[in-house]
Amino acid sequence: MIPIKMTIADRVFDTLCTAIVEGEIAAGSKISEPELAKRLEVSRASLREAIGRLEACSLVTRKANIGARVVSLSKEKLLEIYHVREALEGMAARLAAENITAHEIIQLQQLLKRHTDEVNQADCASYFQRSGDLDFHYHIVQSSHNERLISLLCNDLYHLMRMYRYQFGRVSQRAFPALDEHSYVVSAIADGDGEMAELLMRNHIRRSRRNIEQMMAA
Amino acid sequence: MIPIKMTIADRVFDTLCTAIVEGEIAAGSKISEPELAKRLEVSRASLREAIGRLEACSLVTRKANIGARVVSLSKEKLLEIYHVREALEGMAARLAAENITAHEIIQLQQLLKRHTDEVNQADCASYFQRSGDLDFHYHIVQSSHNERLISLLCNDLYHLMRMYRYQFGRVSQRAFPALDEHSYVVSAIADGDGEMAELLMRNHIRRSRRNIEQMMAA
DNA sequence: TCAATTATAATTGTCGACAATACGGGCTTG
DNA sequence: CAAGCCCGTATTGTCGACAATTATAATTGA
Repeated sequence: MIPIKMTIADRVFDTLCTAIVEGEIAAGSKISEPELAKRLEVSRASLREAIGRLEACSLVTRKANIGARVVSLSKEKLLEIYHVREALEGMAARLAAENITAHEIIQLQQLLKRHTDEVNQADCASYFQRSGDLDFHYHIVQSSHNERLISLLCNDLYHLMRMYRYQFGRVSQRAFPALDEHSYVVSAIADGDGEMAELLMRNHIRRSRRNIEQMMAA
Repeated sequence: MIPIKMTIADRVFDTLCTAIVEGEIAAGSKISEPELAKRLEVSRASLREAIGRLEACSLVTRKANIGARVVSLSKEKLLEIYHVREALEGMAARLAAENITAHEIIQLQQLLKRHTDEVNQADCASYFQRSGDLDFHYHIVQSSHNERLISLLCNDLYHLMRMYRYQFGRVSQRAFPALDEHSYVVSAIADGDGEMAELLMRNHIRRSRRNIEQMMAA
């Protein structure tokens, strides 16, 4: 693999993306272009380019002549995302069942096994913390072979989901049942049963959402 | 309503957006920044800002150090979009059934009646041509009251769908059945039956997709 | 003649400066 | 004292120019 040529704006985007996801730049805080440009030692043009892309993946919001703010997190917005995920990833599972390649099935099963081992020997909590869960969903979405679906979930929503997971830092008690649900989805996909795969994936995500609703009701 | 303050980049975006949607700037063609900037009489900075937003709604694709191209249309990509729409608008219909307001129901029913009248007295073809169909879907999505869903469908995918409808210019023979399907969806939403609303909306969109698959198989 | 290479031209990425707009404090006025 | 206006300051939007990269044309050598 040839080292890809990266532009300055690319690097700035990556830097700010992780900084925002990990909360180093606080959610809801205003972004000062002059200050950030000075701190990162880049021109405002490059910084603005990067901010534009952050806006595209919903990590910041901009208003004309006012500026950019890091997106603020809320229970309501998180639940909205879960509704969207239920719809999109359900469809992704259906399409994956129809279009997945033999090689991808093997990779998916290996990923599932690796996750199972991790959860069994380590404590369950660290699984979700280290976004092993996202890896699984990511892989299925890729296997749908629907470029637009992949773009929506893996480019637009991916960072935002990571941000919630990172900052809300829930230690889900659902590690074991979630893994079971994962394995059912994989089975349906391996069987080429799109209808069933979609149903199982939607149920899985809906349970996650309900779990969050409960935990945040407190 | 107060006249909104628009920035130059906003106007350029609107101009280019309609130009691309309507094919005035050919699909697949390269965008020359110096030339366009001169023709629109704006600086390259404003133009690049606009191009960035065009990229965000998938009307152009950019590669580093190479430039931006207007997205190229294809049957495959269109079908991909229909899969995404089936998932997202299905969920939108479900949520609309749960969250729609009484006023929105009335508006929706009036819209449906207006469309029915148009189709009955004018010839059917013009209905879809003038994107009355998109209006209907747009309204339902709004009634879901899920901001992210609304953003995805009405900001990100909306222009692209208009572009396909405009440039592929199919004269659908499905005006009458489509209107029936619309009315069923409205009924389910008015009844507050989310499960049924989603099912009907998904079937509606799936039939549209299959119709396209047939017509483009030629 | 064709392939490879170099040189030239054009395009994109980046920068610093200027113009337009929004923010904050003090003042005026009721 | 509160509300509204005015003005200085800071921030964002816009511009033209330069640097880095890519595309194109010319040249050379086999």
